[in-house]
Amino acid sequence: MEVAREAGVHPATASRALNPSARGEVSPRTVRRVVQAAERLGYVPNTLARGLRTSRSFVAALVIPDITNSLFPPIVRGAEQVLSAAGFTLVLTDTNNDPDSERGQIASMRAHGVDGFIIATARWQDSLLDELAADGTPTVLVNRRTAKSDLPFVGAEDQDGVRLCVDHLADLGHRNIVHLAGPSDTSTGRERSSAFRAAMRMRQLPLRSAILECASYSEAAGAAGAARLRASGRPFSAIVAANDLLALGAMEQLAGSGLQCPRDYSITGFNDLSFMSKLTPALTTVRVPLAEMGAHAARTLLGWIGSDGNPTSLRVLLPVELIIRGTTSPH
Amino acid sequence: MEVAREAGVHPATASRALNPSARGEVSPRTVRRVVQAAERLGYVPNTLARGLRTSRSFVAALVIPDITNSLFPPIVRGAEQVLSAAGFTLVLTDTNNDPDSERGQIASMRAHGVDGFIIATARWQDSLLDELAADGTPTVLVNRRTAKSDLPFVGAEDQDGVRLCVDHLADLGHRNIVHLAGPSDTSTGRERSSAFRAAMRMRQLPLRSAILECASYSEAAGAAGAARLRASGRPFSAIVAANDLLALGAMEQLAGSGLQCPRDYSITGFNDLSFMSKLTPALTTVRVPLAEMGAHAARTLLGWIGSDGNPTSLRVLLPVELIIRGTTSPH
DNA sequence: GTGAAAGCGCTAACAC
DNA sequence: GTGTTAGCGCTTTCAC
Repeated sequence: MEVAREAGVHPATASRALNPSARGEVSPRTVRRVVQAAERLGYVPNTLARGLRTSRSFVAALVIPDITNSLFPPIVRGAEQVLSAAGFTLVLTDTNNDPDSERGQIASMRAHGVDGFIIATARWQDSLLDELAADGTPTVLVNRRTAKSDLPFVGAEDQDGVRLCVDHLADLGHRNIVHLAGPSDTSTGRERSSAFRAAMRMRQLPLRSAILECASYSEAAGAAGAARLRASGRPFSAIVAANDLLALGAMEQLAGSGLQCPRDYSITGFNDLSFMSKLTPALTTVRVPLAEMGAHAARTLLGWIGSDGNPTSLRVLLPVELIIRGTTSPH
Repeated sequence: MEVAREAGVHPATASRALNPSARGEVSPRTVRRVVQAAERLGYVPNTLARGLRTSRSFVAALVIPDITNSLFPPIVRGAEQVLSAAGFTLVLTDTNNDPDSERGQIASMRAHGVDGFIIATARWQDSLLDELAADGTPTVLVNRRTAKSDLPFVGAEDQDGVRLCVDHLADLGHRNIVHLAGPSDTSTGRERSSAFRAAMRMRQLPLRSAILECASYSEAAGAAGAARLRASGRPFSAIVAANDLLALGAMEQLAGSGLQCPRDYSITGFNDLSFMSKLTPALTTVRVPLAEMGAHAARTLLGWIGSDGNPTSLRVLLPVELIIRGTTSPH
């Protein structure tokens, strides 16, 4: 070790002096000498070598399905800030919504010795995550979770969000409310749709053929869902979409057959992606604290890694807020 | 090495058999035996150890100012796909627009032994990048570059883009065109504004007080720029904004004083962020192939890393396209 | 409080 | 074509 020679001490001593948790074992004088030598030399410890020795890399991986989906950048940002403040490096993996590529990338991350994972791609049945859970790799789920809830999860109060939407529409006088549901292989899809059912029942509103599942969370899927809705002849005056993209796709599709929002129907989204307030009419939607979710997931992961033991919290749901804008109006 | 024992060979032999570029030095029979043993054991090479030995980590870092700015996710995605296809891992660093944090993070990445950098945060004068260039760290600039162009750069034909805007507006009959310029500490700000000047001269349009520099590429800065424009009393019927966010901020500000677009003035943006087509009126803007820029930057970096020598191309500008939508109309 | 010695998992140089 | 040896840079016993 370069610094050791410069300070005239043994490498082991230099290592101790430079390592906050072993600094106590070294005399203050020596610490000072070593630290000064390190500064003089602009010494930067080699994290690879340290990791090889300690099997701790101070790297955390964040796995997301598609960074160009505006849902994820705030999550990434929240996580990044917490991690880098804690001296951790963030490795970002975009799986492109492909489970195979996800498998490979996670394997590669593990080979790189990452200390833990934050996963935003969980499917309802997810064998890969079951494996990670089984072998104790520190892993935190964010936004979506699996059916087996053996991994800590940071999400939002989706149930509240959907209830807020239904109540808002019902208060506006809507009775024929339908739900464009998210895919049933995601926890958000399942939970939002069961919350919809519950909220409708609570307001004693009709549920018959009121839920249409969409194949994915995309505008195209929203458009397809709206097309099916039209084709079914099912009367409706309001739509609760499981997310903003579905709402956008539905609006575009319905506009194609002459239905204008909010003139002919009302609609709500979910997530409050950026620019949703800039649309005309602006989208009424549920604001989800995405950055805080990312940050909280990162904190949970750090807690797990730090404790060398088990995760602290097993489920955290952050509060949401209904943002009322132009796409909902009295019936 | 675990696999070596299982296959009954020396660790070094196993290493050779597993390493594509050294496989030729081993007999096919042995290769087969080792590969099978590796599969049986689910062997995953330890990248840290390999990196420590070879000082190649197969990790590339991408440094961006703010992932929540929609400009960057497509770049990230493009880069990620090329890198992961080449067996590289992407480390993402969000500097939060803070040069100090950027310094620290880059230092930390180097300690982690990353093989190279893709940098999207270049300022016109950027001492950090000068240092990276000086000590030969493989580094590729994307989107923005520095004044000293000693690092390879992948950008867009900004000059073309601005000229397209000016020509389009001039063809529509506008004569009093002003430019909301980007900050002069970015190459894009400088180049777009000099392109504006050139294009205006070409069309023999008046340049006097036609350029207003904005403090940053944000909606707030665009609004401030528009406010200054109003206050100046300078007549204008069209605005060429240096990017979409500036255009949005300006539109909002001008709407506040009763000026509607395109009724009272025309405006163009730059980048064609997602959702720009969904606004009302939809924004006329210059589409930049962001994902391809990211991908190309990644390829350039891989080329440099692979060649062990110098970078291949020093400057690549990708073609842009004017997307004409509702914010521009005849005068 | 500090030094000595060993080793994390891998691969490059050198033997044979 | 394969085994031997050494060492990447660090940390962690174990002595003293």
